[in-house]
Amino acid sequence: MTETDRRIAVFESQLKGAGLRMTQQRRLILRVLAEADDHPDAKGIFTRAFAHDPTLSLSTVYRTMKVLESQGAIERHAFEDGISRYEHADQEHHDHLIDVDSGEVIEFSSDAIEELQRRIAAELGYELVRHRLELYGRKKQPARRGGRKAP
Amino acid sequence: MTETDRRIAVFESQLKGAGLRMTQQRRLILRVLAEADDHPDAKGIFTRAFAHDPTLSLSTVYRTMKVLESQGAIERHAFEDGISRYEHADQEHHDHLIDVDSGEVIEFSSDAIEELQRRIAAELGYELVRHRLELYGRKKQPARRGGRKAP
DNA sequence: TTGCAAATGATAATGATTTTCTGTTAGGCC
DNA sequence: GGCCTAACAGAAAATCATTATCATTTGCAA
Repeated sequence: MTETDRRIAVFESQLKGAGLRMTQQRRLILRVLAEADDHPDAKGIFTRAFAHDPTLSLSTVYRTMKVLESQGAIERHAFEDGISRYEHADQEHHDHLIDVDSGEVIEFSSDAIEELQRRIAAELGYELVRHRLELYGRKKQPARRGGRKAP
Repeated sequence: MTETDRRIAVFESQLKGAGLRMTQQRRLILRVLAEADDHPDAKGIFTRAFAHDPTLSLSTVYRTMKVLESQGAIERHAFEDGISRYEHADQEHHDHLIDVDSGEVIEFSSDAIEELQRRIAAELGYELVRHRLELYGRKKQPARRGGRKAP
């Protein structure tokens, strides 16, 4: 049984427990997500899934994303363009660095920053519930002799 | 001359420098923003400004926000609901803590966290261009005898 | 297998934001 | 002071992601 199959099985029992059903569409979308190593948006997920089942509709993708999110199976992020992007959730917490030139999303995590955030919230009299941290950066050229970009 | 007037004057000369004009509407919107101590969205700004000039239209607010932003006079933020909120920009950089219960937005800044972010980006081979940090928290009760909320 | 709640697909609706269209105005120039 | 015209303004239509509606289909438990 592949990792993807295991995830789908786990989710199916989660659904059952919530009185919801496992359908072909949900299975397919879940598979697409489990196999994605990026952060696709609804349309991206739809496109990939549609290739396997041309009867699928975009509404179903949106609806399914909501179910998946409410079950904690996926995480939703909205970076600067405001569009929701998704990734499966059974992984360690992490934040994102977005390459401002290419749009590439890099995951990272830092205990130090987590701790610091908690402390800052505490100083303000708050208990940290969650946070959103996005770094926007530009790839550094490895240091070379002289100035920028040799032809 | 009030602080608000000073801000408006500064902005007027900025506009001039960019070949743009100072209009009644821009003056009004700028005044509303300068006097706001919260983070209103376009509709909120429109509502407040409309009270002073019922001929103002929402499109003008949106257009003006874009001009103001391009001139660096305001900053735009989009918290979890995805709606753009604005605040005037002539202040120190800061991040936001959002009270998950009340929606209240608290500003804070931390050199430590700025530095840490820069270092994390650097470790990933990136130069930090900007970042977005939002903490979502719940107000801590001052410690009392016993458990939560006494009736 | 049958019944029915839940889910789906197609499509319309929503809501924030942007663009288009067309008429108005500021402000330098004569 | 009056003209000219690019920049403006307001109204309304267009966009775009997302959500709601509704008639039809489908899991799935009895």
